[in-house]
Amino acid sequence: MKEVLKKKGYKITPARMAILEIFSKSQSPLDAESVYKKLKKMQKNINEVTVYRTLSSFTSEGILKRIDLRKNSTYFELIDKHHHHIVCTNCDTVEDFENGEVEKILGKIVTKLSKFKRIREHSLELFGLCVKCT
Amino acid sequence: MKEVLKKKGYKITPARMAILEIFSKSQSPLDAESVYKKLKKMQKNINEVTVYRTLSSFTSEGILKRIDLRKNSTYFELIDKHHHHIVCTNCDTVEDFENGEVEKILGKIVTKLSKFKRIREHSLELFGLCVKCT
DNA sequence: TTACACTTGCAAGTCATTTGCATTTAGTAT
DNA sequence: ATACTAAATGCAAATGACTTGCAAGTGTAA
Repeated sequence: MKEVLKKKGYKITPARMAILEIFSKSQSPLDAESVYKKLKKMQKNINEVTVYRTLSSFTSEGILKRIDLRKNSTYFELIDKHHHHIVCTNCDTVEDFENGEVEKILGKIVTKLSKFKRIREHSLELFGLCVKCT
Repeated sequence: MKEVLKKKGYKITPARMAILEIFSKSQSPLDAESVYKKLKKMQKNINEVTVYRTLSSFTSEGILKRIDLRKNSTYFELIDKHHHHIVCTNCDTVEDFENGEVEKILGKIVTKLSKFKRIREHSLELFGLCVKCT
């Protein structure tokens, strides 16, 4: 884990290690507030501002990516989690799915349908009703 | 256009007509502020709060959909525009694309890979560098 | 171990969006 | 047409996610 930070030229601080650890253990995307709460539970005394700053720099350095779940805060996830989300618009349950075909097609789109040379990132979120809420 | 509003049980007001008109003429997603500015240019004296409320109710009634372009405000678009966006992370240019395969695959995903019965909506946005910014 | 740039915490600020409440207005019944 | 009523609007103020300035603390390379 330290490797990751060093490679990016970051200093290894308790805050960064803890936040990285939280994300690597989490199955679902997290927003700043929930990261902050988890830090508290871990007895880490880290300011909420630091959480915001860390999420921001991790995102611009390609460690995390933003996930839009249509809530009022921004969610993040480790960038190497290759899956997408299905969100229940009633109970907010988030289910993951992975599908290689989606990625293939996005590749095609870039080269054939768009003038863009390369896609760095994409976001794909589905919204519907989960089994319980149907 | 009035039909749309009546069907949803809305009262037909100048504000709603104007906002619907703005969206149907716009090629790109709009946020509250840009809708408000367009209203001003059209000499319509409509409060910004009304814009927010209209965008919100149109969205929950399925007239508009939210688009996350990773800016600091929320963008919206008519729900019947069946395309996705490629956003240049450098100059903020938004290019549209349409691709039936994406929709097909999403259909498969819902039935095969997920416990969700039906997807109501999805969001797919790509981020990269446009030709000029490459 | 020392110096210095990078990090953090605190307080205050910013800005998109929401809310309470009084007023106005569209749609319906009279 | 007219009156009625629920819905829609405007205004001012509040909310809440997120950012910033600055002083103090801390990794890290030499």
